[in-house]
Amino acid sequence: MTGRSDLPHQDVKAEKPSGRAIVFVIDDDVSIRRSLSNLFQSVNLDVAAFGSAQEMLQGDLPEVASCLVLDVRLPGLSGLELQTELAKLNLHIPIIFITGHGDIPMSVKAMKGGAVDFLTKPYRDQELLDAVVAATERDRKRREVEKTVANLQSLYDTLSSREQAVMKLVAAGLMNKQVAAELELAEITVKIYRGRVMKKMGARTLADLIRMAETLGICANHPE
Amino acid sequence: MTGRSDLPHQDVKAEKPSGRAIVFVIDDDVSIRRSLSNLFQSVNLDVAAFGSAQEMLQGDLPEVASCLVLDVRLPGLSGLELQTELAKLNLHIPIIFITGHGDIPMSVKAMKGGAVDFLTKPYRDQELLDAVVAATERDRKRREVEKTVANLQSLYDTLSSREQAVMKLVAAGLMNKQVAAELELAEITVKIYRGRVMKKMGARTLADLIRMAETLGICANHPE
DNA sequence: TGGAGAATTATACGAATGTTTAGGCTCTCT
DNA sequence: AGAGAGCCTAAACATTCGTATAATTCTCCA
Repeated sequence: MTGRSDLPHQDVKAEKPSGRAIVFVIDDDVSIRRSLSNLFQSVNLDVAAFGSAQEMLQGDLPEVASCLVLDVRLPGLSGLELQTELAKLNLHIPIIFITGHGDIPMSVKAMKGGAVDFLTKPYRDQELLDAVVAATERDRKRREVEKTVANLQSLYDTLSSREQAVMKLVAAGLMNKQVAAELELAEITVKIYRGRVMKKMGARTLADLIRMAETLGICANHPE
Repeated sequence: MTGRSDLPHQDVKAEKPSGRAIVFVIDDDVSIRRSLSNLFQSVNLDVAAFGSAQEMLQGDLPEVASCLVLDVRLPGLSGLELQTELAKLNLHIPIIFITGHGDIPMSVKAMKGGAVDFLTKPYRDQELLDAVVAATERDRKRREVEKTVANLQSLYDTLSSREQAVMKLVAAGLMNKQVAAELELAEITVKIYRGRVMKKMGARTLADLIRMAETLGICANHPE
């Protein structure tokens, strides 16, 4: 009964540039879950509500921008523990904490852990909504850059090991001649690989390639 | 009497790689100022103590890594107001708040504003020292990158407007021929400028130059 | 065993790049 | 007016880059 709540099938297009977003709500109190769901749905946000952190961890995160609204005090895994757990799993969903009986160290720990906000009851609905908007926006941006990097990485993965090596050295600024010496190849071979690298990576200019190497964190290790 | 406290002239070299650091302490209670100063000096940190935010704002910030330890509650400008003020002035000194009578919204606001920590009395000295170490380390890193950027910027400023234009377009990946067309120059002229740019910027390879343009945030505006 | 397909090299040529030498032009400062 | 500085171009040359064609070697697989 605490599963994913019915998503409104009205298909209302969001007026924001952020597109659709999902708000995950975790609270052990059914009535709070319901009222939060109503609040978010009233502003055209999709909602998925859970009664405990474990329930939420079993499902998988959606491909859309999302955020997490949860009470610090939860049965089983506490809110802060969930935050730690998600960080360990490398899940960077922005979190908004709500609490009735929190204290300052708790809020500081949450904020240090990257929480978007830490609201104390009673709070105004608008406060929560503002935080949710900020959180989903942050998530959207994060997903954007992550997607860009992932796309580049998948291209990079299609390169043969030789091609990757050439790309590293070229991006480091070495001339074909030097790359050839480093890899103990003929210069012409380097040229061939270099051309293939440009094509496979979709780089139209050397500047493109260098920037790609930059965002991929590729730097040539100078072993000697 | 609340001016810069005597710096210990023992000239003890810090064992950390961070080198010397200064801790600014702001508190209206003299005895607290003194005890905090003692605490920090006991671990070889330089200290400058003030009785109010205004006093501190009048002086100027040092060139070394530093951080700010202050009570939220201060005469005149409050701690949070000082944080806002410093942000407006583009002074990014890391702040550690200490409070006896704080609340959660206050701590959340402080943390949202970039504070390193928000400690409640009573706190353990070690907690505060840990926070100070983290803060100065953060400041040191920030200064490092800022210095790098400033150095690059000063080099860039020595370029003539033509040379800057050429650098932008070259960094964008255009060929000499295209740069020449864009700027309505002869290709040979672009070559000359390009060479001068490389020399003036201290770039040994095109990759270097592109990375410099990257960190300077230079991107060619395509007006047409 | 034959062949498909890589990895690698060679030759050759056209295009792009970098530097040097030499000059002309305009503006400013003295 | 003259000197200097910055801006612009030209010719010539050497170097580097990019690509096409062809050949070699090797592995893997049917």
